[in-house]
Formats: sequence, C-alpha cells, structure tokens
Amino acid sequence: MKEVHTYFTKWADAVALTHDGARPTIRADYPEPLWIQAVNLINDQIARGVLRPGMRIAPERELCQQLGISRVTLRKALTKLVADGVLSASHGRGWYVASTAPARRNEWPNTLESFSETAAHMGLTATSSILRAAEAASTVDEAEELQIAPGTRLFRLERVRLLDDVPIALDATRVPTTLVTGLDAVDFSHASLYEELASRGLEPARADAKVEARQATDDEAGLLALDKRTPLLVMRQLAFDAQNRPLFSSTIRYAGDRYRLKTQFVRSTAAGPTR
Amino acid sequence: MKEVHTYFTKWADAVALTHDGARPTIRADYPEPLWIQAVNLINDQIARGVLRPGMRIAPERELCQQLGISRVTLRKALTKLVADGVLSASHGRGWYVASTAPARRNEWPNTLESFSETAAHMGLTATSSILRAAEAASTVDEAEELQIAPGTRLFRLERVRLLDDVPIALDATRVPTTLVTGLDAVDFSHASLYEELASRGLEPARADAKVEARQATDDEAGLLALDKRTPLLVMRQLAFDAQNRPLFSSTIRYAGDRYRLKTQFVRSTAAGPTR
DNA sequence: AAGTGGTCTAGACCACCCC
DNA sequence: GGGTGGTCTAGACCACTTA
Repeated sequence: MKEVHTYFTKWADAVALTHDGARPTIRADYPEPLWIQAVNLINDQIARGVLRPGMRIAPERELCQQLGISRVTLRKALTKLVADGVLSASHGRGWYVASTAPARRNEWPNTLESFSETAAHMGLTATSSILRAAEAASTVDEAEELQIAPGTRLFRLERVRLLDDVPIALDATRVPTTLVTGLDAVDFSHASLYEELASRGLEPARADAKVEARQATDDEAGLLALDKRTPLLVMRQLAFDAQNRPLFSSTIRYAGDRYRLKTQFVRSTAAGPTR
Repeated sequence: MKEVHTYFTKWADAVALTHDGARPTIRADYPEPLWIQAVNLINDQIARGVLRPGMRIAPERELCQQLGISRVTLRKALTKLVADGVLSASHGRGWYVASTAPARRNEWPNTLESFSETAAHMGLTATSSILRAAEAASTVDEAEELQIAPGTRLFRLERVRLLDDVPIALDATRVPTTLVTGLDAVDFSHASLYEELASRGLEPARADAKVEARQATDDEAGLLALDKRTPLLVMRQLAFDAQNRPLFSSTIRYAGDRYRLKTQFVRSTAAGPTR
C-alpha cells in the first residue's frame, strides 16, 4: 500500500537524552537488565518534559553511544516502548515520541487484573460476602471448558463483590482441584484468589472474555440490591497460564449502572499466526 | 517469589523440527524476514502434529543449526510465539509447546477489528442502513476527546449495522475533518470506514474501549426492532494511530441478545511503564 | 558439571526517506 | 549519497535447572 500522508516536509531536529549533567544512569552492574533501564530512562525523560510529544529523538546509533549500550539492546527497549504506545518509528526518518500527553496514557496495554487489584488502583477497598465456597464434582460443561475429566472435583467460589461496602458484582469462580487443593480452608471474604493461586505457583497469563448484557433475575437483583429493571453486564472469563492450561473460569455479573469495563484493542501487526 | 510447582522430575525428550526430508524451508532469499519464516514453520509443525502440546522442543542452539539462522533471530521468533501463547519458556529447562490444541487457539492476542472484518470472519455479510452522514461542528466534549479545537468540523456517521439483514447494532462514529475530508461523498451502506481511512493513509493502531450495559430507549428499540426491555451493550471506543493521535471515536450500541463481545486480557509482564 | 534460556556486544548489509 | 530504521550474524557471559 502506498503512503498517502506526509507529516513533515523538513527534518525535525533530533533530541538527545543527555541534557542534564553527566551520562544518564545506565549501569551494567545488573540491578535490572540494560534494556529495561533504557525503557525507564526514556519514559522518565518524557514524563519530565525533556522529550515532548511529536519530537524526533536522536537516531539509534547516537543513542547507543549516549547510553553506552549496543544497538540490539537499545532496539529491544524501543520495541517495548512501541508496544506501550510511547514511541513510533518511521523507516528512513527516525523515532518519534507519540503525540499523547504521557500522563494520560494508559498504564498497561490490556491488563488482566483481579477485582482486588482494580480496586486498589482506584483507591477503594475490595471485600466479599461469601455465598458459597466448597468443592464439588464438575458438570460436563464445566469439565469441557476447563479441559478436565467430567466429574473431577472443582472448588466453587461464589461471592458478592463489594467496593467500599457497595455491592458491585456477583462472582462465580471454579478452580479444578487437580491444580490446587485446600482452597476451601481459605477465608475469601478478604483474601484475593489471585494471590492464593500465585502462592501455590499458579500464575494466570491471559484470559479470554466474552461480554454480554441481559436483564437481572429477581435473585440477582436481590443480591446486588438493584432495581429489577437494571441490566447486568455479564463477563464470562477463562484464565490460562503461560502453557495455556486453563486455570479457572469465572462468571462476573456486574450491576450495569455501577461498573464500566475497560479494555484496549490492538491492531495486529505482521506475522499473524497461520490460522 | 519461590516456585512451588514442579512439572517433571525427569527431562522430557527434545523434539527436532526436521522430521521430513531435507532441511526445513527457511530461505535467506528474502520473501519474508527469516524470523517470520521461523514463526510460521513452528506454527505449521504444531498444526501438523509433529509438535504436540506439552512437548519440549529442541534447545535454541540446536534449532539454530537445524534452521540455519542465528540465535538472536531464532529468539525473535520464539518471543513472537510466546506473545501468541503458542510456546512458553522455562529458564534452565527448555522450550515447551503450550498445552492447548492450536486449532482452538485465538487468532490474534487482542484484535482491533472493524464490524465488516468481524462479519467476514463469521462468514456473514455486513451492511448498513445510513441514518446520517454529514459534516458538522464539534461540541466541546467531542473536541476534548479527539484532541481538536472545539468547533472543528467533524464527519458524523450514524448507521444501523446489519448482519445478513438482521439489525445488530447502532454505530455512531465521528472523524475530525482535520484528518480527512470528502468522507461525506462515500456511500457507507456497503463501504467500510476502516478501508476508507486506510486508503487515505490513516491506520488505526489501537483503541481504548469502555463497555457498559443499559436499557434501550424507545428510539433505540425501534431502530433495532427490539423488545423495549432488552438491554443494550454499549461500547464507547476511541481509536488512535501509531503516534497516539486520536483518529475517530465511535459509540456502538449492540442489541444485548444478538451480540457478544469477545476480548482477551493479558497479564502484564516485566517493565511496566513508570506509572 | 553440564545443559539450557536470558542478556549483551560489535559489526554487517539492506530498504526507505530526503536532499 | 548520506542518514535512518529493519534485519541478521557470531560469539560471549550470566542465571537457572537438573543430575
């Protein structure tokens, strides 16, 4: 495809990273990998206003000298910054700072967060009222979804999720006991399921989610203290670890007028998998 | 954190990629970059069943020889496959094929798709009934969202979106005329907005979305031929290009019982941006 | 101690953009 | 032609896992 748009007719001046004092603080001592230090350094410069939206930054080979790292390492950092939407590259022209005020930028591309973590980010306290926390045999549907044998025992956790004591959602989560046992001994009115799983070596890496809207039933309306006509935002989630093993499934029914889901879609680039 | 879980007590046998005929088809001629060829090759081997879920693949240094590429290039391919959830690495132990049948795996991590593209994937035909397609001055709110001066003219496109002639959603999209002009001359009852933008050099790279549920108004119910009590799934979307310039905003109101949003959340790894 | 992934380097060539 | 990003290589050292 032909590029129709031209941004500048003349070259923008490149901006060096070292405008204050000696060489920037990239140390080979190894507290953190060099490329992560480079990412943080550039993020800092943008936050500090040394690098402003739309600016062209110094060419790669020059940055390498300034930072004292190799080009391969620098490019690993730049790649990460592109993924975060902080920089963008233009082939024969240079690197440019993305044009959004960094303060308003999103934290992470598309984060899988627990309810507790989301609450913490908002400065609220997440608690739960437990409706059920027990092991039982799985149904055929549950077994298929979690890729276990039908009848395998599941830990079922059903909670009313509260933010600062206001009921927000109904959360029904199922974890196969083939992955973890002893969850029924935990008090989940304050504990976080994510943390419990993490402490047992189970780390969710991603989750597929389906979202739909429907009316609340009488039961649901009662538990969430809703007007019966209020719609629910229903999110059905299946979480996997890095090996794509299903870890747990959860259905979260949010009160339609008390919650808003946020997500970010990314346009796929290059090498889409072979079907 | 300490790793609690141990997967194997004994080493799994490594699996080579070359089980059929001569060396696999990675050619330096350059139709595609070598690392993309490697990605495709490994995806193919998994699809063909040579590599099966849970298997350990040959160590990096061995694969380099088999494929005739350098370790850096191979690792670029492996990194991509990790991002796609196809492989996972374990430090001192090796590379493992993720344990989900590849056929059931998702296409792309989290795709930004147009309605037309989504329809095509489902084998349906997307059409539109145009409610409005005209330029007008922006309101203060619209201007702020799109980062333009208030009063700047916008192209407003309002459509009923149909799949195989069934009304699915109401789509209201606004594009600043500072980015593109002449859109009011296009017949959007069949044309795709994404394609029109792409042909003018505007490529969306990502979009922030907020999703909520609410009841349909009488007007909305009428346009979508809904029972008035059916809830709507409302998605408010703001699309950006690679430089983070806002390209357009769109509000899509789906009939709650005719559509289901799918998305994927990814657990953020390493180097979270500085706040 | 040996095997493996994780990080890093110096140097090369190509493709694209602009003068 | 000169500057710039995109790709690729060979080789090195470190950290983690398993024996």
